[in-house]
Amino acid sequence: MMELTRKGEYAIRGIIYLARLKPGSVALISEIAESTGVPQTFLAKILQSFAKIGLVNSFRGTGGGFVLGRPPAKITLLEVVEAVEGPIMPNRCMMDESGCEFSRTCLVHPVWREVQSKVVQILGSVTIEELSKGE
Amino acid sequence: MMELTRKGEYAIRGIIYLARLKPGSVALISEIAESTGVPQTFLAKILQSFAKIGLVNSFRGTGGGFVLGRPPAKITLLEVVEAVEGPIMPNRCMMDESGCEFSRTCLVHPVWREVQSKVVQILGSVTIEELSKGE
DNA sequence: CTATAAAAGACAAAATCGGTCTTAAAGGGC
DNA sequence: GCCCTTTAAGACCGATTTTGTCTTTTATAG
Repeated sequence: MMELTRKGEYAIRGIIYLARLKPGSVALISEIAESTGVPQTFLAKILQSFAKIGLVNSFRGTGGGFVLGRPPAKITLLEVVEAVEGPIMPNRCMMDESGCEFSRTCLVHPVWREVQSKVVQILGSVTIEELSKGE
Repeated sequence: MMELTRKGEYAIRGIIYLARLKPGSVALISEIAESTGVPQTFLAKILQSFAKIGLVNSFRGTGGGFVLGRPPAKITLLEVVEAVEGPIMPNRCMMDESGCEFSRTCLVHPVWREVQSKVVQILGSVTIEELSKGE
C-alpha cells in the first residue's frame, strides 16, 4: 500500500540529476535518461509537465535542454511527488467534503487526516538540495 | 497518491460492522453487504481472506455467518489495511534490500523509511473498538 | 535553411482494480 | 440420508491506470 509509481520514482531521479548539474549547465533529455536509467520518452513527458509548472525550465534547439526552475534548496520532495502523483490523499472522500456522506460521523476520517498531514510534513521538509548532496 | 482502494475501504466498513454486533450474534454476508453498501460478492471475498488469517471467524450453513476473530480492542486499523492492501511500503525498493542497487547511497531512502514508520505508527495505534464507538 | 532538441499527441501492451458468476463444500434441521 | 442454508474457491471479465512507444510539430541556434 501507498506505493510510489515508477513515474514518481523517475521524476525524483530526474530532478536530483538536474540539481547536481554544474551551475550554468544544461542537460539533454537523452543524457538525463541514460544516467538515471529511465526510458527517455517517458522521462521527457515527466519533465515536460514539470516545465509547465515552472519546476524546471526547458530550452529547444541547439544547446537546449533542461535546468531546474528554482534553486534546489527551494524545491521540496513533496512538490515533486505531488506534481506527478497528485495530492497526498489516503482516502478518496477526503478531497471533497460533499463526496463522502459519512465524513461527519465517520471515525476513520480523522485517522486519514492525520496520516495525510504527517506525510505532507515529512516530504515537505526535505529539499532536493539535501537529496542531491550525496554521491 | 497513497490512496486506499475500494477493497480497503470496504474491508474497514465490514470489520466495523462486525465490531458493532451484539455479543454472541453472527452476521450474514448479505446483511453486512447491504448495511455497509458494499457489493456482496466482493465483500465475501474480503471476509473470506480475513477468515484465513483469523481476523474473523466464519460458519457455514443455517445460522452461519461472520463474527470477529478477536475482541475489537485487539484489532488495529493497520492490521485490517495491510491484510487487504499489503504492507505499508511507500517505495518498492524498500521491501528487499537486494531489489534496489542504490539503497545504500540513495538519500531518498531514509525519507521513505520515515514515512513508512510514521504511517505504521498512526494506523497501528487505532483499534477497531475505537472506530466502532460512534454511531 | 538546416540541424538540433524539446513539445504534443496518438497509440498500445500489461497490470491492477473492481467486480460477477458458477460450482463446491460444509453444516443444521427434518 | 436428504434438503436447505450459507460460506469457500476459483474462473472469468470489463474498465481504468500504469508504463511506456512512435510520429509529427514547433522553437531555436548557427
